[in-house]
Amino acid sequence: MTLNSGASPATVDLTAVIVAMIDGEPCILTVQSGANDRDTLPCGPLQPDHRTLQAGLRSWVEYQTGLRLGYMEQLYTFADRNRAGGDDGPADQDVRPVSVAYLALVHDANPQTGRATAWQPWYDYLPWEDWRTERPPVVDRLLADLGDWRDQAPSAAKRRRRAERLRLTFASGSTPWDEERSLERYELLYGAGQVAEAWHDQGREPPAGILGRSDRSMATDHRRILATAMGRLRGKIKYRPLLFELMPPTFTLLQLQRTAEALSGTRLHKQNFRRLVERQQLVEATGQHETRTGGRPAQLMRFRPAVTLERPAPGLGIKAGGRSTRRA
Amino acid sequence: MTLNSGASPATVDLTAVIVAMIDGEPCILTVQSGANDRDTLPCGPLQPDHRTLQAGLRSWVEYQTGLRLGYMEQLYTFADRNRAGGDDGPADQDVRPVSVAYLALVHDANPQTGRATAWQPWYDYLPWEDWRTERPPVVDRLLADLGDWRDQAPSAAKRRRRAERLRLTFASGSTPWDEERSLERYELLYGAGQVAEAWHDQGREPPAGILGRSDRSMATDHRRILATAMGRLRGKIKYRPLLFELMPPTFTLLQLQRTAEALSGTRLHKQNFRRLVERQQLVEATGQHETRTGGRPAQLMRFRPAVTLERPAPGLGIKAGGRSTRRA
DNA sequence: GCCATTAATGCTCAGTTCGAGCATAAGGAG
DNA sequence: CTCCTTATGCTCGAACTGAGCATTAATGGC
Repeated sequence: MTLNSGASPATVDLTAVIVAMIDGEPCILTVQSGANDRDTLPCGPLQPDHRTLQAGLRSWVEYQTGLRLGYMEQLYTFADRNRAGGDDGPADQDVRPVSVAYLALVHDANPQTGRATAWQPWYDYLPWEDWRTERPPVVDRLLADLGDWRDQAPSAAKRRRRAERLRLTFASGSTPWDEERSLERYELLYGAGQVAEAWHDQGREPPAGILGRSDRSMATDHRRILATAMGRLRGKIKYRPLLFELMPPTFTLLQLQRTAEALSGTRLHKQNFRRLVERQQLVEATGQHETRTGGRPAQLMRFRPAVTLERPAPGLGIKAGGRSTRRA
Repeated sequence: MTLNSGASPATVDLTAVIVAMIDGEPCILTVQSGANDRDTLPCGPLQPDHRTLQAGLRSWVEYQTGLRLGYMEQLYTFADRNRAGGDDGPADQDVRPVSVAYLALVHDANPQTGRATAWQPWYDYLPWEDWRTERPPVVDRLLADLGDWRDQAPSAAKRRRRAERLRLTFASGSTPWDEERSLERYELLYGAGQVAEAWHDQGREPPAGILGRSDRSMATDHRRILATAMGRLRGKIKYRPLLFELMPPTFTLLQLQRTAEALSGTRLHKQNFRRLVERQQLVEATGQHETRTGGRPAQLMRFRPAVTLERPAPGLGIKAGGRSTRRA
């Protein structure tokens, strides 16, 4: 049983979801694609001179956008055959597109980028994910359409299954909103034909009112990759000090909280957030104060890098959402 | 900026870490490789007729071992160029080996498998990971050698960094053992030349006493993949009901606990474990009893599949290890 | 049948964490 | 000076955790 025998050729694309905070909003770096008006994530093929996947991605991003990436982690590898379908032209049947997606975080947030790149708020692409101020209006419309989709299930069993998935991902009934399930939500929407990509992938034109038809859409499966990144990041800030990869060198605790909220798409209790951060000793005071807070000046804090090495799992054990999940 | 332009060809290997409990031990399915005596994980190239990566892996495993896989999740994608190096013969410089690793769990645990496959206890490959009964003896030897490695660092800064990594991964000093860091431990050992693969990858013969030299070793980077799988599984059973993918249809709470312990490589408090499982309502009594317990008969339980759909994040919130992690 | 052994199962208790909110401090705008 | 805004300190009850004691119900010897 040898390895690599009879393998079909494949090309490996590296794709990056690069996140930065700009004016308090989580933004991703996008590249305007030429053909249609849909944005793409920075990406490029793995090349022979790339020592590792990470190195390859770094060099592509630096080449395409001039950006030096900081924190980086692998997200997922996609290789579904239908990826290449859709209206981007006929796919090469012999070469399967394999794409390895990475999540990267940068502090810089220099809004003006070179070439055809731009920072876009990530909620432009996944508007149902932002619950910071209110239940997003689009959710109401979606829930109505998804209700129809559920009722049109071909069998009673499937109807039940759809109902469960709906309840779990979209917080209907007493189930609380779980901000980490962004990928599940996207995939449910895809399966229900509620995002434009679901139609494009079948070579059809999405009907009016479908998400990403007229408003922000993305090429191929890039919005799915974004949803993956969002879920991963939302989960990971709870147990690793990733937030600080997005913060400037010094910041106030409220800025830190706003960043956590912006990423999670939820609201947090201010005093408890401070308690958490302080207990974990993730930050230390610089001695300076920020006076332009609109109220009492706030201490400027800095990340205490030692924690990375000190404790097993540093991070703010945020428990966003999660009303009563107890037994009846 | 087009995708897939100028890509170098790559072959995509699918590799599976297939875990089953056999006689209370976590075992992985291995394939005896022909050339040298090192075991490999079941794997095979992605082929054009595979619709998805998962489907491809399923079909490879079924073909190689006759096993139908149940639960499955993607682990990581490896593509380091040095992968193909070592004493397996010269690597094809033009084709980069990309391997997508999956974790799969099976209930069956039918010890006799077909062909050249065998179930091997996973601690045979990573013996320093089993802390169920005691601090594994091999850890003492490793700590000594790793101490030398630390002291031989080329600079003071690197020495400090090595010391921190050591403390964090190998629980020296007051830092508690963190069973989830299996991959970090493997990589530290690799970097310190304490596993045979580190030497093989440079085309050198490992000196005596190196882990995996005479005892269990694995082909190419399969042991690294195993370490990845172990860490993932150890982490995930804490918040997802994965344990049940490894259990028979009915089981006692102690059996469930032993499985959790076997995977984590740690011990758990019995009464608290029961409390946890019951509070989460993960299982329900079948009404039957297991009498061959050696003591008072135990209720036979079954998994309550409804939970998968009921709550956001079911799973036993196990807190293994973790003595005092508090502030000084 | 009696006893030691082994597990299963029930229960307690103190320390910690969590969610929520009250109260006070310290700036700026008018 | 007063109001508004944010920072920061503190409290309280509910829930959760870690650790251990106590009781129950089998088994194997005798």
